[in-house]
Amino acid sequence: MTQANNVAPLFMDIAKVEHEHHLACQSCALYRLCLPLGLHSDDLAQLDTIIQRSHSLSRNQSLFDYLAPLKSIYVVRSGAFKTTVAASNGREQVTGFYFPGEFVGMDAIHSQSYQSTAKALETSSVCELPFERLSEIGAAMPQLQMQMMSRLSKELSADKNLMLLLGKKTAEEKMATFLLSLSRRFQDRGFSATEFQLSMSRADIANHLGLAVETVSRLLGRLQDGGLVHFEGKSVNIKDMHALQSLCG
Amino acid sequence: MTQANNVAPLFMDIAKVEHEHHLACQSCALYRLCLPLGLHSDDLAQLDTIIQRSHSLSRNQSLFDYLAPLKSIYVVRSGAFKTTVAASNGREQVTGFYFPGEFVGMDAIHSQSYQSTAKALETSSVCELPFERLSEIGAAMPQLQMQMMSRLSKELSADKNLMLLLGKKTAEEKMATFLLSLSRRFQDRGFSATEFQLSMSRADIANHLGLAVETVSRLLGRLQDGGLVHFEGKSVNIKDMHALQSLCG
DNA sequence: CGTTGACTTGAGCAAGTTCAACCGGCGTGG
DNA sequence: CCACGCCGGTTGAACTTGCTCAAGTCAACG
Repeated sequence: MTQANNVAPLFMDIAKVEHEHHLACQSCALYRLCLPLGLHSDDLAQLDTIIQRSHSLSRNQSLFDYLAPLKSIYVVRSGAFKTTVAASNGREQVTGFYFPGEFVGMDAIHSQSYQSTAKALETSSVCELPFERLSEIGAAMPQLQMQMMSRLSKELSADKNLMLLLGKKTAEEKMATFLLSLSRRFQDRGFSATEFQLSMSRADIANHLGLAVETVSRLLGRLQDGGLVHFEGKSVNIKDMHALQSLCG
Repeated sequence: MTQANNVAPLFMDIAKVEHEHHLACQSCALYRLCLPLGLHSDDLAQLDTIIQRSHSLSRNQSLFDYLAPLKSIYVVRSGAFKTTVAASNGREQVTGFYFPGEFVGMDAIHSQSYQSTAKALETSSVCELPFERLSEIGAAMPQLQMQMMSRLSKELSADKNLMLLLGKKTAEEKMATFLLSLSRRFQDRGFSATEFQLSMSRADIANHLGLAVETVSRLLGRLQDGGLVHFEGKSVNIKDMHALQSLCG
């Protein structure tokens, strides 16, 4: 919690510089993936005025907590997040992982309070979109509203597929599907589709896929023995993408 | 498929009458639950002009199919629907059930094609909102856009809870949670929270909850033996709501 | 009255969990 | 500097939940 201080300053400075120099969405590396896509430059300028870029978090710090009143929608800027929902008895489900350019907190719009908890998996930063102000300027920017809806819709589709995974797939199919999903998302972000880091713990993966940690461990071992992938701690190297696809069920 | 004809005419007539008489959203029994809530009367009038109310389906008829291009968003008017997503090997997951006043097809917005298949569980009708026109008039109606987002957000939250159910709950907890979820939704619609019909088959319930049909059957039997609920074919009577809640996990 | 489809019931089985031990890296404090 | 405890991960063996398969009931229907 309080150890955030040893990493925060660096990020704070970057954010500050960007803000002072009006380094805005247009100059952001994530521009093509992000919200402003398709906006006219004057609309974009207006959007820029309400975006707060100063928000940085350290590992395990929460971006928002379950039932906290909706303040902002967030876009991951760097790092990674997980969201969880908890059952009354304390068990909890990791409902999603979020990478740069992805939106977090959209499930709060309806009830005006976050319906999940979001935690940083590593040192991470976000762009903060104050919802109140977003609504205000959105009223005059149908493309912006449409972008938001499109994002919501995209997450909805992803969730349906996750339901398919959780309800109908075997442990091995789950694991293969998960790895490929990560691969695709990294590729979309301009990174390698075959080599990347698993920023989340085995426990988080297991929880997310509805498995036990031990099962994940064994499965990863088995995939590695089969020569499909190579693991080295948190880094993954996919050796046989095609074989992996055929395991997805 | 073709047997739709023996029930369709009745509904067609009703729809026609309503359209001719300009019986619009305001006079709809679902008004308080539905999209137009919070719109000004002139906006509502405009919305009314694009809504098509003539769409009626018989049992098992599909409202839209996986990967069909997005044409419209639908609001259930009467009856009930299920949506499914299929894995490449043919297995499929029932991702949701939809009752009057609920939206179907919103997962198509992002990709502009439906990402699931929607089928009527019984003779049903929908209000059809042509998406193109909805976008057009929505551009000038921020409240309408916000309503849509709110709906998307609500479904998102529901899906996260379903992920919790699928990933972390025992068979009994799943069943109890499911029954209570139905109960609440019927109550919201002004029906009894304790007595209602299960419009879906045991197979659909089982699939939706990630269980085998047999397990559902046993579970329902067990709940009935315990005096928590009473079943008579498709109708349910919840005897001990509180006990059921305590089983939800 | 035989057929069909939806549901129930019983018995054995398997996938994945649980429990327990173990390993290695890392930060802390003696 | 090393011992210690802790955390994340891996491995092995026993166990349990819910599945599979098979048979049987029941109601609707031609």
